[in-house]
Amino acid sequence: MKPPSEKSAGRRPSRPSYEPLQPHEIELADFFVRMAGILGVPRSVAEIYALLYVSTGPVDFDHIQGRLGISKGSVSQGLKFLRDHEMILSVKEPGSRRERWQPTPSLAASLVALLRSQVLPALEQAQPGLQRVLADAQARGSQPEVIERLSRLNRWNSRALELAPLLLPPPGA
Amino acid sequence: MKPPSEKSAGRRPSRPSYEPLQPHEIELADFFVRMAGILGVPRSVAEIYALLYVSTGPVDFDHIQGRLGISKGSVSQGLKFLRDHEMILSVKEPGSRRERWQPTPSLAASLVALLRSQVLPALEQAQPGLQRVLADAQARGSQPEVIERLSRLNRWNSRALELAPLLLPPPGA
DNA sequence: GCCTAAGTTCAAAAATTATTGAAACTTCAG
DNA sequence: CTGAAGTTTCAATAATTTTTGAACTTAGGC
Repeated sequence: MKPPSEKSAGRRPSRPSYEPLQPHEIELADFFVRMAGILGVPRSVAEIYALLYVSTGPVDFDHIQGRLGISKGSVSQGLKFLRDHEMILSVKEPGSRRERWQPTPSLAASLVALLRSQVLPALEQAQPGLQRVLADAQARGSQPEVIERLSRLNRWNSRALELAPLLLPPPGA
Repeated sequence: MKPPSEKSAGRRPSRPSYEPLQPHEIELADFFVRMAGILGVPRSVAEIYALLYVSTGPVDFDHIQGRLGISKGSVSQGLKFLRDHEMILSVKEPGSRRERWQPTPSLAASLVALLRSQVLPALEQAQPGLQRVLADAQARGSQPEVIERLSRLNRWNSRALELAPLLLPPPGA
């Protein structure tokens, strides 16, 4: 149900109208939005990913904006996020500056990368602090139970940090 | 630097003043706050847990409120959250209505439970929708690549649902 | 080299989420 | 029973996060 005329043939469509998401597309988007929410990824980002995910070929900037009905800024920021986390790839058209986007082959890899990027920095930054907290508790002769808790926390943190690189090698592998 | 007098001996302390968190406690709280943030758990909840975690014995409502400097409402809601997710346990004093709280023995188990409670419902609710999306795509003869993606998503969802109960049995085991 | 399509930036507005605190409820010690 | 300690509730407010859009930058076609 597109607005009447498209000003005849291939004329520059001054405001090409895009179809809103179809029910089946909405359903998928909802799923991604929910999952993303758990990791604190904003709705618009999840929607963009969902759109690329159900789309048959690569999708360009204006289509994303048009079909999702969101602002240029959101599209730009959303694509940046997805790019930074290596969740999407771009294909350049031959005689045009325009980029067209599609999801990275493995969603699994994308998710792991995303998790890493959130959890790792926290673990790394915490390392020295946690050790200090433990040392402190020992120094002041806290209850053995508390010492035990804090030790376990330290061990976990260390093991997580050792395991992390195996889970998915940092950029470049 | 506590407000001058405590009205001498063991008199009912009309507004007992609590020490603010010590540096080592703050350090630990920061760690928990950050980790909690990844899962979208609010700061105040993480702080409460951290306080119980470094404390030598069980801690009561008023101490939590006093030491963290947060409102009654926040403490109540925070404890509710932690209780609901089985991350803390209460010990009742003999001749008093007051409850005192301490962390559940296994933080690991707590975390798994927390994750479950967020992810599982999403997976469950998504199940039928995802199947419909796939069926739809097949019906309309979408690109094989898209079909493949959607199939994989469905398979994952199913496997995750199968695995979930093994990861940690639902309330009662 | 220009000029404009394509995309980015970022301050302000909107939307969402967390916290507060006063009132209401509950439970038990007396 | 009754009173008040102990806790919960929830509407209002505060804090945070997301989205918008207009001004700006950049790249590349001509």
